[in-house]
Amino acid sequence: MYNHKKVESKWQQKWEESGVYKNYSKEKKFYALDMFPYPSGAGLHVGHPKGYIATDVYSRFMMLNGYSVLHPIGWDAFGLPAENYALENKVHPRAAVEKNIAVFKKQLKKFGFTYDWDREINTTDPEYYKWTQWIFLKMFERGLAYESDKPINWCPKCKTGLANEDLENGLCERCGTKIEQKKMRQWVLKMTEYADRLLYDLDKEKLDWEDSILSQQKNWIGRSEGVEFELKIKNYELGIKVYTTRIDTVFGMTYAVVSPEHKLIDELGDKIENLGEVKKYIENANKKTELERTELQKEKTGVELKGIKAVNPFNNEEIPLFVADYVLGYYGTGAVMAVPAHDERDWEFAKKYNLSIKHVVEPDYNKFNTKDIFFSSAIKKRESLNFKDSAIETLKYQYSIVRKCQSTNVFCYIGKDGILLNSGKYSGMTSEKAREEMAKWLEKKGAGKKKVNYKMRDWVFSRQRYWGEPIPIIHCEKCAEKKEQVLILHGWEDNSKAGFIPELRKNLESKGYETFAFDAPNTDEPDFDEWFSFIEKKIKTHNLKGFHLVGHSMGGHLALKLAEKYKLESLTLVAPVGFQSPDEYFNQFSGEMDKKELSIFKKFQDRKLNIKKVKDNTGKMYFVFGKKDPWITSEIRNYYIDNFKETAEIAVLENYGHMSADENIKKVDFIENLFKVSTPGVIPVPEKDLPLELPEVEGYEPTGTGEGPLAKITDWVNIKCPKCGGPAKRETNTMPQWAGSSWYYLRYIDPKNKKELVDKKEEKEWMPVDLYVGGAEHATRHLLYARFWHKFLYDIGAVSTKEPFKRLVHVGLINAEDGRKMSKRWHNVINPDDIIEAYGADSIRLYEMFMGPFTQSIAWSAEGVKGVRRFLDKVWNLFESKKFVECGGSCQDVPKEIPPSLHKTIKKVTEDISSMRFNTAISQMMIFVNLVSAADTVPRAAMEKFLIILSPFAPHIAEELWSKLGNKTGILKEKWPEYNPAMVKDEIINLVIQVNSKTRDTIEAPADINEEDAVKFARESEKIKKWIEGKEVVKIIFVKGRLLNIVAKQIIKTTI
RNA sequence: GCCCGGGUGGUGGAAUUGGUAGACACGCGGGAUUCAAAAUCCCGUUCUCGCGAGAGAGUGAGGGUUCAAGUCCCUCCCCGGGCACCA
Repeated sequence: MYNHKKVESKWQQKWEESGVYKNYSKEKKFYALDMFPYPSGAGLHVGHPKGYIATDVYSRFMMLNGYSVLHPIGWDAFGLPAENYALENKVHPRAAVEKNIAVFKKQLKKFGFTYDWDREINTTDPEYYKWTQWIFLKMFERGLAYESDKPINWCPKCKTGLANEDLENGLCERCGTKIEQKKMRQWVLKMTEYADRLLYDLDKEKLDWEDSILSQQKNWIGRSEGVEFELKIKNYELGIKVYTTRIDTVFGMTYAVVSPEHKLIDELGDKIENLGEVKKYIENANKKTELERTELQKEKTGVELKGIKAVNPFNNEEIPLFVADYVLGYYGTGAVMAVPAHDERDWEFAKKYNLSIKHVVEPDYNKFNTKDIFFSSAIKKRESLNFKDSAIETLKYQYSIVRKCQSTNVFCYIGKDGILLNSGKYSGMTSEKAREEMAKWLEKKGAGKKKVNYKMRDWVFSRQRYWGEPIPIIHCEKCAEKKEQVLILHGWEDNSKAGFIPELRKNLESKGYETFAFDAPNTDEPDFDEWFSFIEKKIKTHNLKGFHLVGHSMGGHLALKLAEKYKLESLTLVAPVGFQSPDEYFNQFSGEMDKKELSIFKKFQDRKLNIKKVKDNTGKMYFVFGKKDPWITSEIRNYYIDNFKETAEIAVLENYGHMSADENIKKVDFIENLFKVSTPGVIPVPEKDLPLELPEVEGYEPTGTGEGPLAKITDWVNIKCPKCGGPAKRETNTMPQWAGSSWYYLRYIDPKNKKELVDKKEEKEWMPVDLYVGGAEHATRHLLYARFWHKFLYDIGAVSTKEPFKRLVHVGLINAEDGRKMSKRWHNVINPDDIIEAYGADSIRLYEMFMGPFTQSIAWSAEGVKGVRRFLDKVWNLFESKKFVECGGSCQDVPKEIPPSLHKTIKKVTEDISSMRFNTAISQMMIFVNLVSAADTVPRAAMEKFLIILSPFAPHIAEELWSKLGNKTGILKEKWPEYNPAMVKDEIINLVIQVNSKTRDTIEAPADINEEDAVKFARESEKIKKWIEGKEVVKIIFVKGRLLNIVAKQIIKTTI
């Protein structure tokens, strides 16, 4: 009898002692990753480990195939669930988390997984979240983390703001409470800046992800291509921008709508005749929760702005303007053109308020094979719109449906492609063409342009809760009041009034900056030392301290040298010249410069730069280059990119040159943009002070005030400003649960590194993750967030790949036997501990892989577990009872079917593990074992190979039998067996004989039988004779190695 | 409404490029073993008709392409998941 308890604990102990999994010295690598668990209070149920089993099978498979396998595990333990659990059970979240982790760990260890526990990580460990905070600071530096006070989703029960990704049908994903829109200060990550790249890299060519998850993410990002254009307001110098994807229907616009949040209402003020009514409507709309706005979507409401008309730029028609809450403030421009004939929502609204409907696109009938196909769907659509004013039954028979309905103004054709009518010069064009042409026309006129929009919004990143990473930010009032100083340095033969400098100063001063720009001496023959001491004097006389520095060209060089000496708030370099560039670099300008000029140019740059000092002294860094710059060639550019890519934001602009006086002043935009991100008074915690530890606190109940519970700890909150030394306050919001999990896979690679988030060399060695397994519920949250962070880390040079997860497979759920979800509430939870106790870890491993296709949700079956245990017993008994023989080429006593079956099994198991079809791999092993069980004598070598391919699924029993065979080294040290292709092919096959495509007989035949012989055999068969007798054979189809199909027809006897 | 999956015995599910539908397992029926039960082993198990050989039907429904369709095409129904007033 197989004693699983004894065998499993014995080997688990031995494996752990020998560290057999931690073999990282092989040439090829494989990184297998599980979505790390959230250690909840309930412990594991049998559904949780399914994915872990799969990665473990895969990891062992890869180890046996000679790979170094990284297979780590850790804990994702910050966030609301742990905190809510702690609140309910009146314990500290840390204590709860620690206790839960201990339980989870004990449970997981019983499975015999190949985890390297030395790499265990925990997101709540300060040594870990130090780097979560570090990433946040880097984002803040680059303007990707910003404060906003726009309305956000607020959960009144959890008392915290939430990201869009945290909602389910307008309810809080955690507690099911209705979400409110609340205006409050919050931290937001600019995820939309990455929308394009997040979408573009979601490509089957680049990522081996399942279609369902790819499409879910694509939908979430929600890219749409359209046109943004302006509708002028009649009699006023005002306009509203609208966004549409259907500009081809613009001649059908009969009114326009702005959202309740739209600024136009305030701009027009009492020019709106019914302002009171309008304001009342807006007030009511704002009171609605997100849910109410969706629940009430059937009834559209709105109010006309009386006395106000908008003008359609295409035909100068004047149209009424409405405010209505079916238009969303946060998408597009917050205003739309309404075309009731071709948009269902506008159609509903127009019907209700009796607005005119103008039909401008009809279907392209040539595209439909039959009119019936088109009209059946058209009629369906009409039915769904409660179309009652005409008899559908009669319409079904009338192909003149379109014209008829046109005259009654009710037909809607909603298709994206059609032919335009009633559209001026665009009439007769296809929709597609018209969209192109109309966009061109608008662009030419300067009234609009093509625009891409995304549904995805920026990530609301702050939580007004306790149990999360503190956001490492300090608010300083004194710094907020202080004027920021900006010093701008010009270049060779330039001055402070030329180029982009005056425009930049104007822009910055209007934003409250104090700017300085001076004319350097001898700009014809600049001498570095002269310029340097000149500027130092100016810094002293104007008392510049902690200022921003901008330098262009040679001024950029100067700026860098100043940065070695002075503490800078920020450093912006526009096309800076280089440092000690090689002679070849200067020689290439000998055509443009004479000897004297060349020597001035060279001498100015003839010094070294202390890069470390610059980095230490400088806050944010922005480098801007033009790709068409004749002076700053790619070699100079690369010098800066190589040395500063981790600390500086570097932009290389396609169509720009040296960006000096001769270039368009507009180019100042990009420099000015760089200053937008610095909000005065918002001070990052200095990197050296990380981790900013979460302080202990008496009560961590949420306050509901918009401040986190941390606000109550005054001696933590009140702090000296690291910038000015004055009194300042810490940020009291914490990060959301999804922060720590957005980069954890990197930390496993180098979990104890104190200097870096991950060692560069190690990162390059292990990334990307080769196989990532986890639940599909993370498709639009964790996986999106992690990809976003990863791309950011790529941009700052912290990681070497653009995408983190090469192959992603989602694990199907395990439901309870009653078909419901496993839940405490239903009392149907199955604890893996009990299954392991009764049947062993190998049984649960094998069962969960055998129960069905891996990605599919399937109900648990107690009987099923018994079944696979029966299989394991059979394997065990095989090794107890059979006679094992050594045989080289052939053995007489061994049934001849065994070797081919073994090779088929090796082939199938190899292929099926690779494609994650574990269920069929196991069934093939069962077939093999059934065959072997029937024999008395078995070849030892075959059984050894079988144990190796069984071992990824059932490692304990395989290892035990392996050692019982007398092997001294562990089974994981073995090589995965290869199959012999010749053995896999059957020599004798059952050739199927069909008559008129119905199988009537099968004959045993050599696999390579040709058509002629097959027909001969077939004709000899009594069964076949019976079916073709008296018939004429009209055709013979022969599929080699498979079947023969005789097509025979009844002979029709004709009598004359 | 839109976007992804999926629909095969009593159950979980197999089925290469279209080529014997139901592998493997569970359950069930029968038998062996046992004082008996559990466990184990053997046989059977898509449905209908038939003692049987065998015949017919059959992969959600209907239609089509083909010598041949679970597989490809069209229309529709149902189930699961995601999104949802995104202009």
